[in-house]
Amino acid sequence: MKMIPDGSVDLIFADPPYNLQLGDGLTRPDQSTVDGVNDAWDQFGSFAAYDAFCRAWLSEARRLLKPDGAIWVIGTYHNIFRLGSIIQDLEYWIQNDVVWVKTNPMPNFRGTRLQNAHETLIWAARGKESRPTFNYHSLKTANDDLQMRSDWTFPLCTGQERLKNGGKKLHPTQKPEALLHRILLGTTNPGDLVLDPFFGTGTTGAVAKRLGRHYIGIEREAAYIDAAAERIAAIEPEAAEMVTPMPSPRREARIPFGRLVEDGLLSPGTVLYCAKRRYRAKVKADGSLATPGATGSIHKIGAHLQNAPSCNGWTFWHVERQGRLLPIDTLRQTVRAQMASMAS
Amino acid sequence: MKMIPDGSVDLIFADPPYNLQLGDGLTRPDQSTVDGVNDAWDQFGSFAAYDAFCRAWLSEARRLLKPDGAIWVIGTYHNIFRLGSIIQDLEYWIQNDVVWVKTNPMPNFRGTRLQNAHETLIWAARGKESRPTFNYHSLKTANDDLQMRSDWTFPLCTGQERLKNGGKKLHPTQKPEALLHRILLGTTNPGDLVLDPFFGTGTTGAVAKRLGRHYIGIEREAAYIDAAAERIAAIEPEAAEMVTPMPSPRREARIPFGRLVEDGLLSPGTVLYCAKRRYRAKVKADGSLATPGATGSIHKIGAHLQNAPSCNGWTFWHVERQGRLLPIDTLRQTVRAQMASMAS
DNA sequence: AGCTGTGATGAATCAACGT
DNA sequence: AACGTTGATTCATCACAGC
Repeated sequence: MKMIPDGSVDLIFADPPYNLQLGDGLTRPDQSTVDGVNDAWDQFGSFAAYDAFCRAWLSEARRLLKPDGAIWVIGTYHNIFRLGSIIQDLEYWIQNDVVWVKTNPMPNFRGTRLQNAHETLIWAARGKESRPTFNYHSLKTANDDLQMRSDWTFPLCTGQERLKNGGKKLHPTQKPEALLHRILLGTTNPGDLVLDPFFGTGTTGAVAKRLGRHYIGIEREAAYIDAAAERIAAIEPEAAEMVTPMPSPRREARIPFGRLVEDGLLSPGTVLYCAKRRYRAKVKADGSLATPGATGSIHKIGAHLQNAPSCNGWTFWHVERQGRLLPIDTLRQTVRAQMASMAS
Repeated sequence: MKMIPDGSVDLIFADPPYNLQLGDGLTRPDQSTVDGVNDAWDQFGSFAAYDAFCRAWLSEARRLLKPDGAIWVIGTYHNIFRLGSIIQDLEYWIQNDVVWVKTNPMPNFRGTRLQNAHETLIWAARGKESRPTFNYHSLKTANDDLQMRSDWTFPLCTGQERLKNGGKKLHPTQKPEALLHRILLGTTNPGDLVLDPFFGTGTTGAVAKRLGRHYIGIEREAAYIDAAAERIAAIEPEAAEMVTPMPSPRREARIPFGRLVEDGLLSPGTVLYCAKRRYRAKVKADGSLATPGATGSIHKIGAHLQNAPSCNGWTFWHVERQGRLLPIDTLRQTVRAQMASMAS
């Protein structure tokens, strides 16, 4: 980075080491081993060491940004708070934080925490007075004419897109091109210069080339450099107007049963009945159903009472309203309708 | 907070202010006055003052948590990075960060940035060795039997739930009860003590009372205190049996395998099989399993035969009953049921 | 060609208890 | 405090084999 002159870069995308500090030997319920990130480049002795490292590269990054330049960084709770604080301390000016909601995250295999289903990005201008590029209408058009939100839904980088070496992943943390696509489309113009100081397998370069942006990549590992060069060489630049639109980030809202209780549509203690009132169960505050001898989800309890292998609790269970039985699926549709009307 | 004794609180929920107005007599919790800031140092001064304020209350919060206590904080990109860094510096141990995805966020009217459509929560234990309450099965059941993720979708607090004063909203950032409902259901037990040091209009207290949790609220503004008191007084607590978490298999009474032999549910010499009948072993009178070349516990022999580091023998091994394979875990449940009926 | 079942895998701070 | 034993625990997606 020291070779790059002051004020010469339009945008920086940085995916720095996350400082994960993992234990070893995590196994799945089927006894297979989880291939965690234990590379040497992710080892830092302390928060102080990690902070010093990040302050150094973030400070240098700011030097070489143009006055209206901006930076994106990505991380998880292990490091994103360090990054965000340092960015603020260095007098960058945060525009937004963005959450990448993963459609297919790895589960928490031990049932000890919530499933870690998102990563966080920070978009910051070089300073408070900067006017960074923001293609508001491009993003709005890509989002079915709705203003682009700060939560972005994408799958992990898997399948053909994931670079492999002898059948195994080449890089532990390759980012999806769709993520970079939205970032570069939204916050750079064609011909801009994009810098990625943690280039890895070159996702930033690949997307920049395809979208007609110039790029500089910095990487330490020779194996990654070679793979990135080969990957980018195969990219055919596209005319900006030919770029395929991104899939809509909106998905059909999945409403779990517990949500009806959280929203107050069903209060704890309410009795649910099957259509013929042959079976009954009580709603608990955590969204489980209780019958004498068993407690569980609407599906589990429905199956249990009928002695069936499975059951769709949404259609099986009913709530009494004005003397008549109403399927709880109707309440779910109420929630969906509320969400839709509020969003519009 | 200084009046609350050490190690007396199970959970803290904190929604701290971030739009601190400096220079109008702001004092730190230790009563020292925050220095006025001049223009040149304004930005740095703001962050430094905010950091000092948060370090003070987060430090005090940690003092009064029980050893296995935990804290939730909520914020936006203006303050969440400061909060997260301080939480890590104070040697809390982050469990997850959670994003509250808003179904109906306020638009960005000027079109200069992305729509701010989420807020961030941090869930942290008092320390690395803490074992905070986590009702994994309650959350999983409420989520239609899928592990609860770190992205939570809720609407803003609006409509009847939003406290008003002469038609205008009483508090600028009243949180939805549904959010607190999920937090308290997932990370406290009935009877726990919950502290909210920025009580506002008392959402934490209202949900805590409804769910059978005790609470302490701290608030400076008299108008909020009055509104919160009135609000909470109108709350009717749910029945006790409706607010208990799903039973956890980890808390069930431990039944040693030998107990099945002692109780005559398995006689010595019985052959056990894995689900696919690929492995087999014989039950010995002392409750060990014997295979050619090895003898040991159901877990040890299961791991040994599969060449795995470990194995849950209760689910791995099956006994033949009427030509079909029955998991020995079923026999353990029989013993547990007998114990429960004798105890009652 | 199309369907079905099996196996692999992804930025993960991933256990509790008795001796 | 350290160590060994018991035993609880996974979702979405893709590749590939088999039919």
